[in-house]
Amino acid sequence: MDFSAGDIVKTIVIADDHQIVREGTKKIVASIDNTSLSGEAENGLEAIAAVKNHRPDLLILDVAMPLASGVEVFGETRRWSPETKVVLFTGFTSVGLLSNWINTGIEGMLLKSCGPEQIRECLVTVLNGGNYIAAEIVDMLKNSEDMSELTQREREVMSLIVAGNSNAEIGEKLFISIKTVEKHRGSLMGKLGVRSVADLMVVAHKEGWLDEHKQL
Amino acid sequence: MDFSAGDIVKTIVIADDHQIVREGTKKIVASIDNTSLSGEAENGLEAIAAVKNHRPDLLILDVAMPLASGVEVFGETRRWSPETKVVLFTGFTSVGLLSNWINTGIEGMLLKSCGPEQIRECLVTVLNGGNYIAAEIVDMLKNSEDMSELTQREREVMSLIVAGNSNAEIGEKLFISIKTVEKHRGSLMGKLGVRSVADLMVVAHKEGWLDEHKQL
DNA sequence: ACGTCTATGGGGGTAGAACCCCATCATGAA
DNA sequence: TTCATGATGGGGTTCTACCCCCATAGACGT
Repeated sequence: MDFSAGDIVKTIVIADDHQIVREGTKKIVASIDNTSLSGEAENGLEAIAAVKNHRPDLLILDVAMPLASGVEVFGETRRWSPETKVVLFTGFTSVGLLSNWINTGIEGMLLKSCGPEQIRECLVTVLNGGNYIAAEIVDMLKNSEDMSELTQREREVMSLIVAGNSNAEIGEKLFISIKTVEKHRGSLMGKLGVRSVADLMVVAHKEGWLDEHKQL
Repeated sequence: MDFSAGDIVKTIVIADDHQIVREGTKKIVASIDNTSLSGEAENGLEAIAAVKNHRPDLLILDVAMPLASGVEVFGETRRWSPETKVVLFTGFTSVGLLSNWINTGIEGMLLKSCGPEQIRECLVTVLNGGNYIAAEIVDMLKNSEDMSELTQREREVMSLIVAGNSNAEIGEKLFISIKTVEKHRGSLMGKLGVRSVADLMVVAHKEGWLDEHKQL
């Protein structure tokens, strides 16, 4: 537990709209030496305000909150308090969402299903200047490399297949011929290694395309 | 806040393998007058032991824990402490799982995404002798009535479709002819009001057939 | 006994999906 | 300039799903 510069107390802000999670997280933070909870927020706007007011060393950020999304809070944090490290804390396990966050340069990423030891390890690592992506998240992203092989057009066709459209309907919607739809369709399913629409839907599910509800 | 018999303190056990949830839930329980936390458990076996030892008035039970599932804990609770009320507390939102629990006679059901006020209301209601199913869960179950129309055979065929099998493959696996597969297939898709495998997969997703990971 | 439902299965036909071949054009990188 | 890739699209064929008709047998309730 060795934050640089000796006994300086590191400040932490917790942003999550669920009190259950905030309370549980506070307990874990309290177990880390030389840290202090300087604020908490239950929605996106409060989170932005807390970051502006406290300029914390660390922000624990829920992905989706009312009034401003995790992405927005993250952007404002970078603008108003660029020294603040950010740890994403998400109940979502969709690969698409997680891989988007990887590219933001965020310092840490955790699933809410991670155990307290792991959460503590992540927080300490990030406060010590390192990065920490939960192993579970790393594994999930590895399984998503095939998706990144798809061209933009193939993704569009896939999303319309997933939405239940026939090839003819897809052609109408994209203003292309059925032959072209068949082409893209065959190509994307080959890249993803699937032979049926059912299998394709499982891939879409893993990418979070079927999710419409939030998990804690 | 009027538990019968005046100032008797009601005892509560919390069983959840995630410390975050246990800590957050403890805070809510602490906010309810005349209740006392008599134990907590982080896996199924501990939960069973806690119920046996404490005979609590209320058990807050996570659906899936290591070493013994929620179903098993529930059964043991009914056996060793039949006076104990049980509130299910789940991060899963799959309709199939929730509808199964409805039939157990459980006293309360909550999603972990429910707000603290709602959680408190549920706990108080159950401690007062009533039942409480979160409105979100009630809504979800209403949308699942079509599924209950399916015959056993239709479900079997559906599960094999969902798994990506062709009609021929399904026939082989169930030792029936393709004609029969087609018959069941057309029938189940008609009952569910879907015209494509993609649409069918969305139904399967809502039933929890695609889920293989636990949400907090 | 009769009616309903479920499970089973056949014949026949058609539309759509899947897949093979071929091709052109535009863009970007080497 | 050449090459590779992506987007587009045609011809042709086979296979599968879907849908219509028909039917039998068994179980269950009235």
